[in-house]
Amino acid sequence: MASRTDAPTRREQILKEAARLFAERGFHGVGVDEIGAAVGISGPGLYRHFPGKDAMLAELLVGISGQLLTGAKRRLAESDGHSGPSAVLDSLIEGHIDFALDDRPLITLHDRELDRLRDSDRKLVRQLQRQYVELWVEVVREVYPGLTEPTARSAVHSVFGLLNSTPHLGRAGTLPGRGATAELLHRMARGAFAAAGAA
Amino acid sequence: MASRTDAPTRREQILKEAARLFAERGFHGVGVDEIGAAVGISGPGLYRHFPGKDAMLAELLVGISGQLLTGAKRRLAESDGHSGPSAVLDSLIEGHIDFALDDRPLITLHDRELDRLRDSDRKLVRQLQRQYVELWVEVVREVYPGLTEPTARSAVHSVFGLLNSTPHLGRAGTLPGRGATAELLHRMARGAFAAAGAA
DNA sequence: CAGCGAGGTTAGCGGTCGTTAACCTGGTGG
DNA sequence: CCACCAGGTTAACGACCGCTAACCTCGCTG
Repeated sequence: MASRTDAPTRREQILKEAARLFAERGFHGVGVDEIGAAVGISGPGLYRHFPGKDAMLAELLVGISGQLLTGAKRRLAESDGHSGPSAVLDSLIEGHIDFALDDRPLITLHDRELDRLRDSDRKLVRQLQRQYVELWVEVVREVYPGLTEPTARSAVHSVFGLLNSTPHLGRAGTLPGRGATAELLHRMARGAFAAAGAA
Repeated sequence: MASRTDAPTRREQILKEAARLFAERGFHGVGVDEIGAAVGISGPGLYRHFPGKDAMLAELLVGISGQLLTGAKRRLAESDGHSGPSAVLDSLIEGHIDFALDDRPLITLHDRELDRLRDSDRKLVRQLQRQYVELWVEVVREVYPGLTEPTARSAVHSVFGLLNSTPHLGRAGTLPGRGATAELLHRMARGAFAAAGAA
């Protein structure tokens, strides 16, 4: 695996540009020639790196779901015992916000193009997503024991909707800076959970 | 205009099915033959009702934006003077939730396929959306005067993300019933705004 | 009752798109 | 030094898709 300081491989370039284009115009709305052009090669040259257009989307979506889940598990393990469930929830929220702010195109794809996948890939992505959600649900129910499980799950999905709204927050620099935005989203997420928990 | 008790016209059938299909598989992922088949006619028969596939999407998106804005203006006018800004905000939230719960496919399309429109249509939809947002921003700032305008706008977009998460809340009947879901979303939206306003 | 328009049908055209085939080239290891 | 492979190229095929053309058939209406 390439470390963060390595120059991006051609393969990584392709994935990054494909993610941006898919997010902008939809999977079916982007041609392979455009993806190729975005990385300086043309059309069929992509097939030296991927077996097909579908495979790029699959790798992107599996990668997103896996990254989110892995990060959440790590945060859960790191603070286990050392801190209360409320701090763990804060950590989960922080991780999700980092992802939503740093990889907006991926966040967009994540809940938009899932149905374009082959059955096996879609099942894998769904499974990873479900694990991620269940992890949140458990933590949320520890913080707010009054919540039933279905209600907690609905609340978690809704907060994901809130956090994933970043692509709609002024693409350009009119928004109040990354730090302030992250803090605002964090407060709102906690406020939403608190209101859900006050049943 | 057809009253609610009239049988739906062929045109309305087409729009409804097109919205569902566009939401499920994306604008480019649906063929005109499928839309036709969904209403019992086949492919090119649609062109007796619409000049093209683009026109269906345009009418859907303009309709959504217009409906949301009109409803919000009506609610604002109805309770003007009779109630405080907090009650007006509740009314706006209630209206948005009704829409998100009753017309899930349209909510999905609303922030997903905007870029597929012709320039003029896209500008119109964007203008309607912007008016809708500004209307919310004004009300939110009345309820929470500490909020700056950019922060209030970000908060509004984020709450839209929260409310528009309905398509992710278990398509089938596993969710706790429409009324309970609406109430949960309402509480969470208020909680999110309150947390944003406690700067 | 003639005729006409609303609302269908099927056949097919033209363009686009994903993919494959065939070929080229520069660097690298034996 | 030569063979080879990674990573490109262009040409072209086949499928699909939006849309048009041409035609049909009812139900009204003058």
